[in-house]
Amino acid sequence: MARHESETNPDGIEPVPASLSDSAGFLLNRAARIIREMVSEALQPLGLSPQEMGLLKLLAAGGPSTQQGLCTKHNIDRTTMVQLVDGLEERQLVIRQPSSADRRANLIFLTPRGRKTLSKASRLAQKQQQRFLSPLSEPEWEVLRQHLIKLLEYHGRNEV
Amino acid sequence: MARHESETNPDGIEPVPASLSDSAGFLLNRAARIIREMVSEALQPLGLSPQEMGLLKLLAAGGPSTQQGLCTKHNIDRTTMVQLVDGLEERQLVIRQPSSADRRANLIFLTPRGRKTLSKASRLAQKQQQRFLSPLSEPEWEVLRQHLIKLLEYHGRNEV
DNA sequence: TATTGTTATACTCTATAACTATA
DNA sequence: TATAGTTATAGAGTATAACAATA
Repeated sequence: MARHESETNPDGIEPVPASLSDSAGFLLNRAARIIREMVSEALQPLGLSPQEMGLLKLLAAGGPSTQQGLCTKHNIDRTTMVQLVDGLEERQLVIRQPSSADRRANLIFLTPRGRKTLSKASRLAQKQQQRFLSPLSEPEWEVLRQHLIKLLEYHGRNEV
Repeated sequence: MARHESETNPDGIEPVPASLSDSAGFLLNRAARIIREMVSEALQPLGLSPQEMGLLKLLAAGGPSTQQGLCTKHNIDRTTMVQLVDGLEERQLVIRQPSSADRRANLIFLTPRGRKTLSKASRLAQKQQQRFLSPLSEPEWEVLRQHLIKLLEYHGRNEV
């Protein structure tokens, strides 16, 4: 398989250039971009971004949380969280409520509308994920999933 | 393992929230971001971005190519390619040369300096990739790699 | 008419620095 | 002094629209 990569590629299609097929960065970034765009497009009718859906999911599963708490789970910066929550609150999918325990902090609650939007979004995203994963068998996806989780857990616990 | 996700997580660490651990988008985007940032940081002394390194690799492996040809391989837009090549040409890592066969097109050549920079960059990136992949065994990475390639080939060939 | 490259512009996702109000 | 949230600003990576030169 040492075929030389040439700009005169007969079929003109070269989804994975051999010179980059060993690069974890290339493969992961390209795959991430494809699924992100597929989900993003499917969510457009709801006016929801993939990140926003993720945040709603965290709230639905974990219950109300401070912005800082959501930052830790979602692994994004405080300032990014402000913008995410701003957008969701404008559309009344979540509400901010000052915490009585710590008056610096906002507790973020999912609204009924947020819950309904999330359930629609989840179905749409699920469908896209199935399409994205369609070249893999069920066990293959499970292996991929476990390997990704292993990577994230390792790099989440250490500033390696 | 149906432990409820709570904002009062005892250890305070939650690299992969259960509510998102089934999401291909979440897992891939997070993993992609980690490796991208690791490589990006390692390449900083060379003043090279991961994308730029990728482009140099394509040129080193495939020989001179038009900008349009590089777009196809790298899977990015024409206008993005202009900016990428602009940056690399400024630092004399590549040169543009009008194609004699098609005078609309530029052939992009890797310069000797580009080749030298690429070889330094490759070593640095390789080291980071090893750190990134360290929680996986060699065969595990190979499986991950093959699954990612399968996904990219499928979605590269079809506008699914 | 279609394609290659270019420019101007803008969008998404994300962060840094400096601020306010609590703790 | 440290932390939660906020604001203004900026950066990386990428794209769309309109255009010139050439095919």
